[in-house]
Amino acid sequence: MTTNFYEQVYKVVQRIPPGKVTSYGRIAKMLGHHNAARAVGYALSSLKHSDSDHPYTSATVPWQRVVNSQGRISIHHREATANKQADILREEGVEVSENLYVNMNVYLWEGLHLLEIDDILAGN
DNA sequence: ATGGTGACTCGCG
DNA sequence: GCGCGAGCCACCA
Repeated sequence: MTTNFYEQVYKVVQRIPPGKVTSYGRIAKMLGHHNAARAVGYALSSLKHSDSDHPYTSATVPWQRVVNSQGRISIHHREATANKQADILREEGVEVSENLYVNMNVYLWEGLHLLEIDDILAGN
């Protein structure tokens, strides 16, 4: 792959429509890295609030639409960030329970197929 | 080059 | 359903 993994993750996340969510593991699989879920999470955690030299920031990448495979918001060390994620999702119409769970049977974004992924990574 | 670090997952008790 | 342990991965120092 020519583009770096993080960039690929960001591009896929940007395809998640408002009101839907997906998991770290699913994104990894979409990119052909079936076991790179941790790396996906790491990619999102490294997003900056703003970065003049980088097109991908927490403002341009809907990071809040990614939860763990159980449908639960997966930020344990930063409670403030976790709650913010829940708030943003609710604004988008996604129901988030008090214990930070999202019903994946209702809000799961099925994602893309490898063919579409190639298209996106190639340009748009 | 090597080892540490997670916003992960799965499987087992 | 919950906690734990063990894989697994891209990054970075």
